[in-house]
Amino acid sequence: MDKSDEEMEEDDTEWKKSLVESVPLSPAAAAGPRLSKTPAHRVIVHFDLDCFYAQVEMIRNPALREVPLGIQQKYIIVTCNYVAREQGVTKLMSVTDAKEKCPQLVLVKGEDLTHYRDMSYKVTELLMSYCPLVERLGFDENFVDITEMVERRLVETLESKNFTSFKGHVYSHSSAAVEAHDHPSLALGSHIAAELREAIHSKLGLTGCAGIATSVGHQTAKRLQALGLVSVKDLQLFPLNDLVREFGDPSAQRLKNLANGVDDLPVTPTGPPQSLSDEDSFKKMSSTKDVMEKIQELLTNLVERMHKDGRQPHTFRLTIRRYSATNKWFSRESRQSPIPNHIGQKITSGGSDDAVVQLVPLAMKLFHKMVDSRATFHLTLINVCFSNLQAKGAAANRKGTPTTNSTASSQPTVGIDFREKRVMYTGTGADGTTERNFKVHLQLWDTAGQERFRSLTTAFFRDAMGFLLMFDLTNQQSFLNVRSWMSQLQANAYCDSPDIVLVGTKADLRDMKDVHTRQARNLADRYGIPYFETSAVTGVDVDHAVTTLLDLVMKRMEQSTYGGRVSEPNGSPVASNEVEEAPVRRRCC
DNA sequence: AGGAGCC
DNA sequence: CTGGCTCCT
Ligand SMILES: Nc1ncnc2c1ncn2[C@H]1C[C@H](O)[C@@H](COP(=O)(O)OP(=O)(O)OP(=O)(O)O)O1
Repeated sequence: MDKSDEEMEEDDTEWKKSLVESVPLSPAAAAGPRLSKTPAHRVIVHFDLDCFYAQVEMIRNPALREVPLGIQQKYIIVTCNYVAREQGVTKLMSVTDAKEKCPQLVLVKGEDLTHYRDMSYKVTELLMSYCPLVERLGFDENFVDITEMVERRLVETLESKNFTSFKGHVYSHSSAAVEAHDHPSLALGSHIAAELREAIHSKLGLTGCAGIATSVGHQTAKRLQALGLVSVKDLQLFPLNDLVREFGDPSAQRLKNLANGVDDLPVTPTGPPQSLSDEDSFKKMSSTKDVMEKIQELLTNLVERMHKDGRQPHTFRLTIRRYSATNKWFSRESRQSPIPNHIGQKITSGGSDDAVVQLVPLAMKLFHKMVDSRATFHLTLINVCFSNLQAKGAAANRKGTPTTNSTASSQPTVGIDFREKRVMYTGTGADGTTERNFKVHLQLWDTAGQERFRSLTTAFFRDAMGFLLMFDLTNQQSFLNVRSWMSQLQANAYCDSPDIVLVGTKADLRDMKDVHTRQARNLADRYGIPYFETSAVTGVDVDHAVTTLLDLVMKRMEQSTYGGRVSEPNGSPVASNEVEEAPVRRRCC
């Protein structure tokens, strides 16, 4: 927004409302963990970094701080620093316009996003080290569900009775003043938000703004921004009801969405990316030779990035944009194909040059499916993309480990009594040539409506042979977040999916395309794992799912020498005896 | 495979 | 617009 706000950055005003120190908080508010079940009590922070690419370049070269700086991609200024903005340069302005407005504008090329992407993930990871529920939006925005941090601190502040204020600026369009004692969670959240923002500043040298609300995600935040309610580097407080009042959409349908959906849209932890791509645009490319060279160049980069990521891509996609006089030149065409395993493995395990050599012909095959190279053609963009990325040590695809020719068999289908917390099971497997017995502990762990794994040791995850995730979505009050559980499983268990998903969901939720149900389906679909959906989770359903899991685990043990988890979260292989503690990022402040 | 959305 | 990413159809 306007710059006067921005320059007041360190002026983090304490809005001491006329509150007495001992204003009693309602017992309900102090109840703690129970709060997280009620959407209205969630506290969500939104971080947006200032002129992100420009900031990164100014860190790389501090001299740029003093001059008007524009980040150039081809013929546009994609963003610029505030010195440049004062001179009238805007985001996504053409280079010619910008130079006209500001002849002294210093341009830095920003077509290679590597530095921005790296810094972007540093921010997300820093936030995750405080709180695991972080959702990314683009490279420069993060949503963090800090409900748990707030609850914990609510208890502490209650004990020390020093809770009196909001931090930052309070926005409300309602005539009633927003009082801290009416919104204790939000007020506390505003302090936490300020701390996180300070952490980003002190540890990474980046400035940005933080907004906070009980409601959700980007829709609302965007609307806030559009209406000018958010200014850069402001901290805002906002009661949900006011949001609903303010943003009541003229469209009745949208309004209904607001009433029904916005309230409990979960913050969905983003986790590692679903795809990696690299692209380049140009005025004109019209020879097969040029195309091949460009593809090779792009693939060299992409394969290197993929290698660092550690996961193995199983799908390759080539996208082109053709020139067309009719302003339809926006649309792209693409072809994709599976990546043969022997190529995919080279990417992960070091033979990167070799991988590129083999991927180029594959890419060219796809290219010829789209372009008849005997005729003339005119391309303006080429994109290469890896998707369907799989971690090697994953529980769901551990079949990859060396297989023995064991003849051992198992009969896992013993009666399972689910009133028991623990069930012992004995089956037979093989280790190399030697048969031996295994004991399988089946640990049933009830989330009890919580949103995070609690009180489970890292050894539990590390040693587990398989996971069954069960969700009961028939209770509309809870907002269990499938993706959230997934990402916690990934972080703790070093695997990229559970083995089976069981979901109980009501018919009307299914019809409403309930977000949670949809997430569960997508999850199972993405990882190609068994998925059971029932109208209500009964003992029979659970029994069936667990039996399937046990069968799977036993098969897995017959097939391979099991040496514990074999990969870190980022997928790079490590010896099993090196696996120690789970990464610190699961610690919540 | 394409479209639409977000930054 | 550029150079990414996401999810839905
Ligand atoms: N079409 C696009 N729209 C918006 N941003 C884009 C686009 N293409 C690339 N970007 C990049 C450039 C930006 O640095 C980055 C983040 O965008 P955004 O948050 O809108 O602005 P910004 O962080 O550059 O400035 P500020 O938030 O200070 O106004 O995304």
